[in-house]
Amino acid sequence: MKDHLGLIAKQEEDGEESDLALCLGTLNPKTQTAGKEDKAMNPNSTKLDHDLNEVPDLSLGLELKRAPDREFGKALSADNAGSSSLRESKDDADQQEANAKRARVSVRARCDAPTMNDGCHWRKYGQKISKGNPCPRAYYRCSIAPGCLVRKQVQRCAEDLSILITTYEGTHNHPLPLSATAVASTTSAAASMLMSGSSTSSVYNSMQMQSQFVPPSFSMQFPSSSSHPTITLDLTAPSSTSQFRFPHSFSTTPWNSNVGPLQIDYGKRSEIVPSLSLPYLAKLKTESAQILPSQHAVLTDMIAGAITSHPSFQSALAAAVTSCIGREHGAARGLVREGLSYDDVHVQREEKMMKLPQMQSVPMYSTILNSLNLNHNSQ
DNA sequence: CGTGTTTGACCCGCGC
DNA sequence: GCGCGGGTCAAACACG
Repeated sequence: MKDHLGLIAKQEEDGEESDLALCLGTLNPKTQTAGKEDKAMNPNSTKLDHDLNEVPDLSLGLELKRAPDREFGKALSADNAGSSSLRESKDDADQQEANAKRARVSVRARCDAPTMNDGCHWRKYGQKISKGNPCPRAYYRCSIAPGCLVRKQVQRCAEDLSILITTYEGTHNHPLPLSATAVASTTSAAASMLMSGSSTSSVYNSMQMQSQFVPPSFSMQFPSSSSHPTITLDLTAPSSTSQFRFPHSFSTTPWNSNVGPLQIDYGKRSEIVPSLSLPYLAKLKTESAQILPSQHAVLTDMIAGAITSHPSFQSALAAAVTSCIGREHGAARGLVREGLSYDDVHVQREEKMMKLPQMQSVPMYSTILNSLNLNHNSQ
């Protein structure tokens, strides 16, 4: 792990405090040792750091959790069908399960292979020719754990056969290989975002308020009649709806390339969040390693502005790919299985976060915290 | 022989 | 109520 940007933010919304953790970094399988060091320091984390060889090169992600900490445990219990004792009520759990079932996360990506390799193990259980698309739609369910309800649909785009549309539904109720945590945390958090819901008008207004982050051709779409709220992450080529250009010229390459829009589909309405998509953040991370310290402030102000101005983007960031945060989630689940209380788990989680020196060394980190007036947890 | 895929039948929700 | 289409089931089949 060469460089890493970590961010723990506290924010208050509608009188409710929540934590926001952002993590941008590079994970190289050959140089990645943090997990192994953790293992040496904390034997309890052994099962959580497996499959290090499958660590992707790029890690980018975010976790959003509600305070106080018992809510963290509650969220985990809802995420884990096997820990029913931690549920506050069966109705709540049923409701969350139903929500998780209905919310969908769709990923559009150029891919020659029949399916995207998302690190998970899938068993195909059906195939259909759907109306309006000559390409068959394949149905898969997660085969890692027998009781896992997560499913995905894979279908080629009718307009462009090189584009593969993968739709995920549900939340895994079992530990995942590290290579699978990125997509899993994305779908899980995005589903949570959908079920929490955000007003289209408020999103639009907040983007207008922060015009620095609004591209010239921001557009809204209301095309869907789907009964399933769906968030679509477009990882394909440059989009006509997204012509965002980085406002300063320290970057050596155009910042409007490969910026796919993030489309949030609430069924009857949808919105597009184009300015800071996953590939954009990945690019941002890559180029941040090349910029001068004096340029950090500009970059971090931009990130801070985006985070604070855009309620949906906060959640979308929460859905961003993260092996770092995903590992923390996995750690918590594993420790709970080993009989530790959620308070113990949270303490160990905080300790692990503080042991990541790279989380404290990047100048952008403190700058972002200052910009956001946020609480710095890793010191 | 165990595991995964294929494929026709079936179920169910939705719109008319 | 009926038809349509999406989604799932399960028996047959393929493969290592």
